[in-house]
Amino acid sequence: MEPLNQTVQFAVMTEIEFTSWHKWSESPYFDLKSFYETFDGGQSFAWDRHADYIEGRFLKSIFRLRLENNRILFSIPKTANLETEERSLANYLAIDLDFESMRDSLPWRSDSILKQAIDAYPNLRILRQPLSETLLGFLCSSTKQIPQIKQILRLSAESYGETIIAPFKSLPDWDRLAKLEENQLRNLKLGYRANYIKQSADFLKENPDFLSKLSSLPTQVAKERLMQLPGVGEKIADCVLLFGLGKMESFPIDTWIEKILIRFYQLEGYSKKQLQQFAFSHFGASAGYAQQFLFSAARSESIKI
DNA sequence: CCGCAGGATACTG
DNA sequence: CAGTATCCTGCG
Repeated sequence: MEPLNQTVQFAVMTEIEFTSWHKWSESPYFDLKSFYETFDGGQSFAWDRHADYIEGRFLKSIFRLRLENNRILFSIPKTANLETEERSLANYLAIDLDFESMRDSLPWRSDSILKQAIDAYPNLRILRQPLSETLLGFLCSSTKQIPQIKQILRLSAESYGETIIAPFKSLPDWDRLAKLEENQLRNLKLGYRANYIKQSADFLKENPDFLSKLSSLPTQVAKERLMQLPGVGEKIADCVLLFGLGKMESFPIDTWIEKILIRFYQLEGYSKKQLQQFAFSHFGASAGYAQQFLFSAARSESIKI
């Protein structure tokens, strides 16, 4: 027996063919740090880092991305449709939004903390991820660290996803999740979150248009609606609005951001509600973008809490 | 083995 | 309102 050989053979058998690297003329400009942080910095759980590229999937798409001369090159499975995938990448990256002007609209001229954060990740972007997957990801996220959330989602896809191209599987959609028993969900290491997923899946089944209707609503209304779902409080609602619907004014306050705001803006004693109010009045219409700068910078210790 | 982690909720004062 | 126990699991 030669286990090593078997392993190698298995790897070869299951490996699928990817295209060579495509230049992408619409690519936003990225420095390397901002590139990695955008895809694998906490707004998405869909991407894994490899030696010289990142690999990720959303809905039925699989992408490898890397940077060359500050622009994205992409590679997709050879069987995928190039034009379709390119459009879907453009939407995912929200290239219709002008992040440079949003960045310029932030109060960095008078806010040296924010300026430091922006300097650390100048080309950071907010992704516009599929709403259903964003909701699922953040419903899994409470008191979990990113690697654990990724593990839950990986297990969910392996167990109940649909094969995109073997061996790649999508995440299970909400219809599929609604068909699962709570103990099947618990096997995904969801713990008490299993109940949230189960009840949310049932709710979405009863209200099939719920998610698709959200995007046209005013942000505050959409937020209240999202918070009707079990397991969705303010923080998760704001994450879904920001990372799944491109609502840039949404300002998720987790324990990190709470610490950052209190520490750097001298807001001791402020409640979450008051912090939210501060964020809106200080950062303005793109407060969520400011949040991501501060979050990323603090996480990498570019600004020290 | 214990404490805790990028949270929500129900319940208490 | 503000504070707190509880919900699970895996990892350090």
